[in-house]
Order: sequence, then structure tokens, then C-alpha cells
Amino acid sequence: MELEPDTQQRILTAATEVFLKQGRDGARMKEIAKQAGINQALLHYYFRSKQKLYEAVFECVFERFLAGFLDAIPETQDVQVLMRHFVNNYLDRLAENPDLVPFILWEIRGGGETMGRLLKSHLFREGEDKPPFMIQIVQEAVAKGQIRPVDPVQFTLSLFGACVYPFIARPILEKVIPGLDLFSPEFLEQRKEEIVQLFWNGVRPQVGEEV
Amino acid sequence: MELEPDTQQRILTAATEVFLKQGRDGARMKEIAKQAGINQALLHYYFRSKQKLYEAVFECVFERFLAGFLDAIPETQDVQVLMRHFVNNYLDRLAENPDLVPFILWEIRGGGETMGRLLKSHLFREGEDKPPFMIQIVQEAVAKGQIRPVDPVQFTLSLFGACVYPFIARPILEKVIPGLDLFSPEFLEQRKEEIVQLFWNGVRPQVGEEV
DNA sequence: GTCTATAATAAGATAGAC
DNA sequence: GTCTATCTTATTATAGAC
Repeated sequence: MELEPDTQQRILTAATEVFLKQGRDGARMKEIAKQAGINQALLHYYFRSKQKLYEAVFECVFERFLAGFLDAIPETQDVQVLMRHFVNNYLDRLAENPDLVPFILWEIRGGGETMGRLLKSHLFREGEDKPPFMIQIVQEAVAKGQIRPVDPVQFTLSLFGACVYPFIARPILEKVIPGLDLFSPEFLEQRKEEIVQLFWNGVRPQVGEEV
Repeated sequence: MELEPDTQQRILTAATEVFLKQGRDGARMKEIAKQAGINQALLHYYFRSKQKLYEAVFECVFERFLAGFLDAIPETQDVQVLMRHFVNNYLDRLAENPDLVPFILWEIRGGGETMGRLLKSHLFREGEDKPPFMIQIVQEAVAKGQIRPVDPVQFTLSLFGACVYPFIARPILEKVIPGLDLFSPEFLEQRKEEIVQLFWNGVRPQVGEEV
């Protein structure tokens, strides 16, 4: 790591690394201090407690991930195009950050207060009434008859699940399916393609039913 | 709880309850002992360590879940029928055991050794060469041209993800989508239907392409 | 087999000097 | 701001009587 002059920043960097690997409960203040090249007392001087330090780290990590992901999705009304961008982007980002999914699962186990707050503030920027982008686009596509009448929330849940599930179950999958490497470019490209094909065929109007 | 005469069994019952709620690391031996109506020393007398007690509990819980799930899926060659049983069964069982998914996620975080071993022994009963049931049926359906040429493993991953994702992300979903109750019968029934419809439309031959 | 009492250790947090 | 030394508490595990 580069030499970081600001102590507070150095603590945050070190804490991020340790929390990502070990989770909130698994992480040790001692190890964070060592990683930052300081002593344990200084951690408490800057961030009163482990909990507060964790919250600062989580907020930083999740915010960056979420903002990066949402910004990379172009504005479009076309469900198929949106889906493609959504899947490509989501999988690429998860693959680039192997520790992120376990980290977020730990947060969810702990109640997910911080994560819920951040998500809401990002998804409902333009007022609570308007549903988040994917849900809204699907809703409109259904209304216009461009796709089968699916429930937008249910559809979005399925899409999220299909994307993130391999990253959640990875340790098990790699044991049960020998030779599987979830993070290989070949697998990722195939996975993107299969998800988009499956979900698009799942909702597009059948031949003879098109509007 | 009923009066259980056998001490070892009483410990297992109590430990199951506590581990399910709190996970391996979060659980306290003190609490397990209290729950079992005995003292802490006796826990170590019967199960040398916390780790060994946890393993015994996990094995018991997971085995019961897995065997129950697999046994409830009837033998069939019809992908659509299999999918329907798979989804209905999986969702019902997850909904009946709200603590199970977090419990299993903890195990996965810890490496998932026990879980991997149990899964393998159940899925490959008839020799290592034969792929697990869902994968095999999809493979055959593709070969026979009964469905689109999808990759059976990819398809199965997507299906698992769509089923289990809401149970994983529950705390967040209930914060972000106000009024959502994942465990209500209405939601569950709707979810089953949407998944089966989506996935079946996703793979079935288009009109004009049927064999 | 079951108990009480206690050891052994680990972890987060703080006091107080510099 | 930064350090060393220490407090407090929690938790697993064991020794030894009955």
C-alpha cells in the first residue's frame, strides 16, 4: 500500500481491508491497528468504538459500489437493453470484488440498518412515489404490452437472484461442481449470456402475440 | 418444549435452537446449557468442544432439510413438471424454516466443509458420473429438443438463485419495499407462479419451433 | 453423570504519560 | 496526536468433589 500521510485515512484503509476479509465480528481491532501501522488506542481516539469504525467502513465501501453500479447503467426505456446492461455490470462488479458479497451478507445478518438507509437514499432520489428504475421500466413495458404481464417486483427479485446467487454459494458450488471457476472470464461471459437469454425469452411476447 | 429424558438429546435440541438463531460464532455455550436445563461443564462432557457440538447440530439440521426436500420431488422426465415441484417445495420449506437460510449462510462463510460433504453424498448417490437430478433432466430435455439449448448448470444456478434470493436479502427487501411480507401465503404463491412462468417461458421452444 | 468453582485466554476500551 | 500499560468483561474449557 502507498504511504498515506493522514492517520484517519490510513486507519480507514486498513480497516476496510480487514473488515472485508473478516467481517464485523471476525475482525480484530488489534489487526487493524497493526495493518495501519499504529496502536490500538489510536483507533479509539479517531473512531470511538469498533462499531462506529465498522459503520464508517461499510458506508464507504457500499456507497462506492452502489454509486458505481447505478451510474454505469445508461438511461433507457428498452427492457431488453436495460437488462443486458444490468446483468453485465452487476456480474463484472461482483467478480472484481470477491470479498464484497460475503461482507454484505454479514451486514444483512446484522440487521442491515446502514445498508437499508443507503439503498433507499440512492433508489428513491426523485421522490418516494416513483419506484426504482428496473421495476419502473418493467412496469411500463408491461403497460405498453411490450412484454408479457409479469409482476415487476417479482421479476426483479428473480433477476437479482440469478445474478448474485453464484457469488453467495461459491464455496459450496466449487465443492459440488468440480472444475467450476466462477471468476474465470469464460464462465462469467457465458453466465451473462445465459441469464439475459433466459430472462428475455421469459418475458418477451410469444410469436403471434406481439402488439 | 417437551420433557426429554436423554441428556445428550436434550443438549442437541437446545443447541439446535440456539445455533439456528445466533449462528456458530454468535451462539453462547452458556445459553445452550441454560436452554437444556443443565450446566456448561456437561456440554463439554458430551461434546468435547463448541466446534464439535456445532458440527453435530449442522449435520442434523441440514441432513433433515436436504433429505426432506429431495424426497418430496417426484421422479419425472418432464422439465416443466420437475420445475414446478422443485419451486413449490423449495419455497415452502424455506418459508417454514425462517432461520435456516441465515444459518446456512454462516456455514458457507465458514468454508462450508460439512455442507459440501453432505451435499455430495446426497446428490451423487448413484455414482459420481451421473449429474444431479435437475441438471440431468434439463440436459436430456435439451438433447431431445424439448426445450431451447440452454446450459443445464447455468439454468439450475438461475433457478436456485431466483428461489432463495428473497430469503437471503429479506431484511433489506423489507426495508426498501415497504409493505412487503415475504412469508405471507399470498406472496409465496405469487412468487412460485411467477418463477415457474418466467423460467418455463425462458426455455420452452418458441411457437413454430416445436419439435 | 452431574455439579461448583475456576483457570486460561482473548477482546474492546480507557488512563495517563509524553 | 500518539504511545505503553492496564482495566473490564466475556467466553470457552477444565479440575475436582460428589
